[in-house]
Amino acid sequence: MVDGYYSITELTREFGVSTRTLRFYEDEGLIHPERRGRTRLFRAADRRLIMEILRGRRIGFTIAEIREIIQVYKEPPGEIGQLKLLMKRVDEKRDELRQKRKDIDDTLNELDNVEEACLGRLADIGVGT
Amino acid sequence: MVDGYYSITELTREFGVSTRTLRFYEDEGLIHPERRGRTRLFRAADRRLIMEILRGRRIGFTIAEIREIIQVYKEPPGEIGQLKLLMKRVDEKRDELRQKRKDIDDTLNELDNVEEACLGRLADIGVGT
DNA sequence: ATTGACTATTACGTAAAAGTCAATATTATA
DNA sequence: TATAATATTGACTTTTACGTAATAGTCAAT
Repeated sequence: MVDGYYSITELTREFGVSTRTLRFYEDEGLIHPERRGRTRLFRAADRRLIMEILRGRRIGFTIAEIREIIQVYKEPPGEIGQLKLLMKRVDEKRDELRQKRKDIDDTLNELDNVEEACLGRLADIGVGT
Repeated sequence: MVDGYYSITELTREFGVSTRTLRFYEDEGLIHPERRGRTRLFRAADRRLIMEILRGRRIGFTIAEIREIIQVYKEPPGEIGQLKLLMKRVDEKRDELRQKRKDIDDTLNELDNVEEACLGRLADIGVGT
């Protein structure tokens, strides 16, 4: 990091993504790094935004959904109908995420079983592991 | 449900997926419904498996990963190396799922903020909503 | 006899999210 | 100043997980 700016490669290394990915996010209007000539320069704010984008990606949000969330943060709707619609969508998202969390918990329990089964077999086959 | 068998359409209705999806899962070797002539007949066990597949799908597992998990349940590896490898993969999956759960929790909190902001604006604009 | 609901197979199409590659700058540093 | 490292754009390709015809067989009810 130099002069308060991150280079694209710095960020790709930090987050384990490719440059193509960050450029893709820029093309999609998710981020707007500054430029010096043609070179992209990322501020700390850009970096934080990227972290949020990747978090959204991890939990299965589409680019469109992520863009929408960012949009809401930038300028929340001013019209009542829009606001109510947004709140409805937020509620739906919440339900979806709660279901997902339950799915994850269930799967974590299953993984525990798998592991125990493995340990059992290991104990049977090769005595000392 | 007739004779202990579910038809494909019954299941698509129950789970909100298309017949194409269930046939695709069969092509991919995830399920193996019986046949009467060419028609697929699903047992309760097939139905439960489909539920697990869809759960895996909801939390972002790929078909390959789901197939692998099913495989482990059907016949867990008998060789020590394989077992250890499996346990390592299980550990990794667990970490991934824990991260995902944290991501979800964080996002749920954010959604709370969004909703509050909406309520605030609604209170400002249209007094009684 | 026909209509409607359901089923099948084969095959091409598609959207999302990048990956890959080529050709070309720019920059750093030895 | 050479030369390696890093950057850019643009175009084409890939993978995943189905969607969407097109075509046709089965069966019950009208």
